[in-house]
This record gives sequence, C-alpha cells and structure tokens, in this order.
Amino acid sequence: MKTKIQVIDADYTINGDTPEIQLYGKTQKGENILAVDTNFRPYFYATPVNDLEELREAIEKEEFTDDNGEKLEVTKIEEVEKFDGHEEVEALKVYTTVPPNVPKIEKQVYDMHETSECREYDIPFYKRYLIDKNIRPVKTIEIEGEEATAEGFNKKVEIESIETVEETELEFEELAFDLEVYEGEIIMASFASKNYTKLLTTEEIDREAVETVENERNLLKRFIEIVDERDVDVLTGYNTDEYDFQRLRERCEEHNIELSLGRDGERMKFKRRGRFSGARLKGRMHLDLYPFIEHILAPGIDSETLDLDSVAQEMLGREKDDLSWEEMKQSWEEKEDLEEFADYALKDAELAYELAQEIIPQMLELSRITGLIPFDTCRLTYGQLTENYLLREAFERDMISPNRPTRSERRKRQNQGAYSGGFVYEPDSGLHENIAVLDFRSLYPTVMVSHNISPDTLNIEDCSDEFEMDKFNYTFCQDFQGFFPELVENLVEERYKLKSNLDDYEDGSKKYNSINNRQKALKLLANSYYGYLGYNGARWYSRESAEATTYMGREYIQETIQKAEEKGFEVVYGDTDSLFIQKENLKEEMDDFLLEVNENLPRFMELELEGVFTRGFFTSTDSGGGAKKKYALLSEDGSMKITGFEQVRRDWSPIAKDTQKQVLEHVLNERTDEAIELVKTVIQRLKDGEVPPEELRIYTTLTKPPEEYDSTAPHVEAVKKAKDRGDDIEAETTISYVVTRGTGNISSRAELTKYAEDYDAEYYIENQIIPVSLRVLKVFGYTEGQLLGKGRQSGLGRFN
DNA sequence: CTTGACCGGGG
DNA sequence: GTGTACGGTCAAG
Repeated sequence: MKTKIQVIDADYTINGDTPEIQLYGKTQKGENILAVDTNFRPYFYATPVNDLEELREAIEKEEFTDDNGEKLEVTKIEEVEKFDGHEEVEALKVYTTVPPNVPKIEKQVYDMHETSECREYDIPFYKRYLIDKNIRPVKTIEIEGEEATAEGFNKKVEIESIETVEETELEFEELAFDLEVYEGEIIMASFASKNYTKLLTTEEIDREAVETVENERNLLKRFIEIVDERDVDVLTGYNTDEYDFQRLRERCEEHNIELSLGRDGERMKFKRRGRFSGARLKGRMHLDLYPFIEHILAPGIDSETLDLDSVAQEMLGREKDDLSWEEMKQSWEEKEDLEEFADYALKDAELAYELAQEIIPQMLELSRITGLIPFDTCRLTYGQLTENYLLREAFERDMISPNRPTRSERRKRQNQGAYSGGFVYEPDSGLHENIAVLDFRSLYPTVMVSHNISPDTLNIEDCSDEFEMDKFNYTFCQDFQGFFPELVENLVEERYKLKSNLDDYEDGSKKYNSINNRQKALKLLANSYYGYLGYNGARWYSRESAEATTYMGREYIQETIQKAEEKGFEVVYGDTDSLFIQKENLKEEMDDFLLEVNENLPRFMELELEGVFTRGFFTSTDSGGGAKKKYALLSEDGSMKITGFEQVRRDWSPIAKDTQKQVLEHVLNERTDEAIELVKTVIQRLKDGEVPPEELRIYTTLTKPPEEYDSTAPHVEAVKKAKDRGDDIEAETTISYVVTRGTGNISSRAELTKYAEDYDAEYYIENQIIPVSLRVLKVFGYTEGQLLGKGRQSGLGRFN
C-alpha cells in the first residue's frame, strides 16, 4: 500500500551491523507514520594522486581498524565521475557498514600516499539519506513498502520506494509552553495552543486555566501527559533549549521521573551542536523560537534586545508586561496576588504561541527549500543554512562538495583580516528637507549574478571571456554560469514569480500566507550567499568572490551618486545600497532619474524608490563631521524612523531614551526651541526630585554570583549592597539600579531600584540627559551650558 | 592597536 | 554521532 506523508523528523539507529534510517511522518488524516529504510549505506569519496586503479587496489589491500583494533570493513568501492567546481574529476565512492566508521576509515585512507583527497566524510547520515533520496522535509512524499506496527505510531512502513508527489496541506498540532522556577523548583508550567490554555501549579489560584497539582513531581508527570494526550507535533517556546528543558531534565532527575516526551515514549535527549544543545523529542518537532530569531531573524528586528517581550512587541505589536521578577517572587513568597502571577505565566506561553504562528511557518518553508529537518532549521546559523542548501544542490549537479575547513584553516582565513565592505557617504549634519531614499534591490545577490561571481568561475584557465577588475589580480570567467549565480538567479526569479502570484490572493488568507512565507524564505536564502562566501567556516569559502562583490557594490553606488549629482540632485547620504537625494520638483524628476539609471544597469539589477521623506536629521561626530549610520527620518504621514541612536539601547535609563526620542521628534518638526525647553524641563524635574525610580533604572544582567566579580561596576556594587541587606541574589539575574546621592564614585552609590531612596540628579543630568540630548542638539550649536540654563536647584533629589 | 573575557535568552 | 559550529563589545595589556 502507498502512503502519502510529510516527513517532520529524521534519525537513524544501528541494528547489529546495519544502519536503519527512521523517518517520522504525518499523513493528511493526522496519522503518525514511522518509515524505516535498511537499504541505505554510508560512504565517502576518495580521489587519487595518480590513477583510480592504484588507489582502489591500495584501499582493498589495506586493513582498517579502530582504536580498539576492531576491523573497519570497506564493503564496496565504486568508480564515479564527478565535478569539483567546474572541473571534471574521477573519484572512488568508498562504502562501509555503519556511519561512525566513515570518519575513522577516511582518516586512514587520507594518510595513504596513493590518496590525494577525501570528501564528504562528515555529513550526518540522516542528512545524507535525505539528500541522496531527494526527500525534503515538510514536503509531501509517497512511500511504499511492507507495513507493520510500531509503538507510538499508527503504522510502520519498511520503505521500498519513494516518490515526490503534489503537496498536501496538513495541520500540525502545536503547543507552546513556559516554566516558572522559584529557588530551583518548577512552580508553574503554562501551555498555550489554539483555543487552549492551561496552567499547572502547586497553588490554588482563582483562574480558569489553572490546574492545581499536589507537588512538583505531579506537575512533571502532568507535563509529560499533556504532551502525549494532545499528540503534539510541534512543541515550542522561548529559549526552551537553554532554559526550560534544562530545568525539566534536572527536576526529572531529582524526582527519578523519565522525561519521556518522544512519540514512542523515548526520553528527551540533548543533542550537542557546538555551543548549543538542542532538546530532541523523537518523532516530534521541538522548535525553540529563540535560536531561530537570534540566528536568522535578528538582522531584520529593530529591537536592541531579543527578549520575548521585546520581540513580541515588535512582531505582534503587543504591549510589554511590566511585572518584574522581584514582584513575582514576592507574590509567590507571600502567596499574594497569585492571580496576577498566573496571568503573567500564561501570557508568556501565549506570546510564544502567537509568535510561533508567525515564525514556524517560515521555518517550515526553509525546511522545504533546504531539505533540513525542522529541528535543524530552527537552530542553524545563516551560514549553515546556506551550506546545507548548497550540499543538496551540489549533489543534484554531480558535484563533490569541498571539505569543511580545519580549525587552522579557519584561523588562517580569519587572519587575512577584513576586506572592504559597503560605501558610506558622509552626510552634512543637520536637517534636510524633502528627501527621496533610493536603494538597489538585493544589491549583492544581483551583483553576483550580473558579473558571474562564484568560487567556480574564479581564475579559470582557457577562458575566452573574463571579467576583470582594475583593483584585483583575479578574474571571473563568463563562458558558463557559475554555481552561485545560478542558484541566486533561480531563487530570485522564483521569488518574483511568487510575489506576482501574491496579488491573486486575499491578504491574510491561508494561500496568501503560505506564498508569502515561501517568498520570505527565498529572499532570506538568496541574501545569504554573499555573506556565506566570506564566512571563514564555509566549505565554499571564497574571499575573492566576497571581496569582488562588495567592490562592485561600491562601484555601482558611487556611479549612481555621481550620476545623481550630474543631474542636479543633491546627495544627502548613502550607505552600501542606498542613496538619499533631494531637489526642487523632487517627485517629478526622481522618476526620470530612476528610469535612466535602470536602463544602464545590467539586466538583473534595479534601483528602486524606497520612499519620500518630509525631513531628515543627521547628527555629527565628536570631530565635527556628519556621523554615519545615525539619523532620523520623518515620513509624510508623520511617523518617525530612527536609526542608530542610543534611544534603543537598554543600558540607558528610560528617562534618557525618552528624552532623546522627544528631542528628535521636535527637531524633525522644526521645533528646536521646544526641544531645548523640553530638555530644560526634564533637567528641572530631576533637580526637583520629581522623577520616579522606574524612569531612572538602568538594566544589566548578572552573569555570575556577585561575589565572583572582580570589577566594581555599578550593578555589581548595587547587588553586593543588596546582599548585605539579606537579599538572595543569584547569578543570571537581570537587575536594575539607580545611582543615589552621597559621596564617592558612581559605583559606590548605585543601589538596586527597590532600595533607592533618592537619586543623584547631577549624575542623571550629566551622564544621561545631557549626552543623549546633545547628540542631537549640538548640531544646532547648542552647548551643555545652554541646556543647563539657570534652573534653580530647589529640591534635593529625594523621592516624594 | 591587539588580546582575552564576557555575554546573549530564560526565572 | 559521517560530533564538538557565534559574533560583538569592552576593559585590560
């Protein structure tokens, strides 16, 4: 019987001397399928110094053994013709019995003098299988084979054939969760899903979602039951790898409970991945939102910090919660206002669930494109994401992939130092009216395609059409399309097709969202190639390609700036792929300018209008020039776009950040006088002691126990004093402090916000308000003295 | 300027 | 587990 499934997870086990691939799939009806394949064998490639036969004989003769003297069997050797970049090569495909033998045999083969190189010996077995069988997770495949039963699954299929078929839509059962921990014990576990919320806790709390359990032990048992009962496909949360699952494991060990969250009841296992560990649940997708946000989405997020509250605020437009951990701890200790605490705990699970609705479809789309299982997609970095796609595309083109660089090779690459990046045009500081912002659509990808910049077109011998740059002594061959340009072009073109299809569907409809997620994923991938080429851990590392790409990027932006000036535009600013221009009759002339620039660009490149802004403000550097990458724009609809200012950083007090934002707002609306007044008012309020501590607190995180700090930074001193008062402050605490009045340096006067009985108005004026305000106002010639005015010091900076 | 330690998210 | 992978900032040297 044939079964259509979407693979959601993949793994392998070893039975005796036979590896068994295990695919976990869902059918459209929601059945869970375990598909196994026992016919796939591990292998790697070896290339000869002289000829294939000599190497084959040498390998056949050689006895391979592991450290214990156990024999490592080479079961088969095939002669294959492959491409190494653009070059044809002959190689041996060397097979063995079980996957862990591969790197061991490889090392010994590599040491043989008949061997030139070994390749593809470090590709995890389940990935190898998915690549070789052209299976892409979360895409629909049809499998056929003998069927049997398996614990925890509707059925097991012994794969005999696999076919890719038309997509079927299916819904996954998703569940977001969050834990609250107090003094090392889990006191709450909250869950959120579609039309479902639940809060497990050991207290009686008057909230509908609350289920009271007797103790932590029962809480853990119920946790496991809930995941099982709900038949969860996607378990999600925020930083669950590094926090929640660590706690779950510790507490389960303490209570001697097996954390059996796998579909077949297997216990959760941490899978080491460099500096991270991923919590793996067999047959389910545990997708932690945080690593994906940190690695993949962060560049597109404005928020300075990536905590759940900030990210949810930005992506979902949700209000921030201001219940502090201090307050929650107190509420738990005194068993007061537990309802509020419960609401907070539930809200975190709900935020994670809502965020998951935005993010997980993007992750799954990336899995469909790159062929990685969602567990990997969610935790990989940009470079690794790109690389996995390249491995698959290389396989389809009969290419053998380059090896990963060794540590020393990576160091060597790093020591070459940085190459020049984008071009930044120094602005004139001050206000500018009526600005058009133009930018090159996907500058680097389109440059790579236009000039066929690729590791495999670099310095080709016998090339008839070479692309040369004056600055460098290498060339890119134009006789054939390179690997990277081909991939980028395909991705960009597929994305355009999708984007034009988008108009056929209603905004927000299922189909619209699915196409939109796919186009976003394609954009992400297309934009990743340039960075990948310059990433020192890349298999296809090519400093020349990366350097040539930014060089050509600079050429294009500078040419465009020059052309704009020739046409009588005033260029205000430009950064890498954008330029800000102004002129009388801007709107009319800008279109002609765009048209003319685009006519002269290579086919694939395009300069676009990002928007027209009423006014822009550029600040200056200490030495007086216009500062780069720090500006604010006022849109025609009155909204403000701020780039680069302190406003978004958390090591500034709310009052400083807020003052800066308002100063910018006034300045952009040509009310500089009011900006001065505003600053003076804030200064006066500070002097009068009218400012509440919440506006003065400065946040930092304690990463180790306070006593282990050598430094006398303000936050450390504040914590030490709090400890002397009997507070129990552990490592890993985010604290906020206020600088209070008194004598001595700033550190000695820092107190935790809750212990601050007064504040040092002078500190806040001199070190917070003045610097952030002057950052803007010095451009207009204002000085510290003018901001300080003659405001009379009336109060003593004491809280009322 | 270079080098090494620290830090992120979570409670 | 076909193991052992970040990147930026800041203070000290």
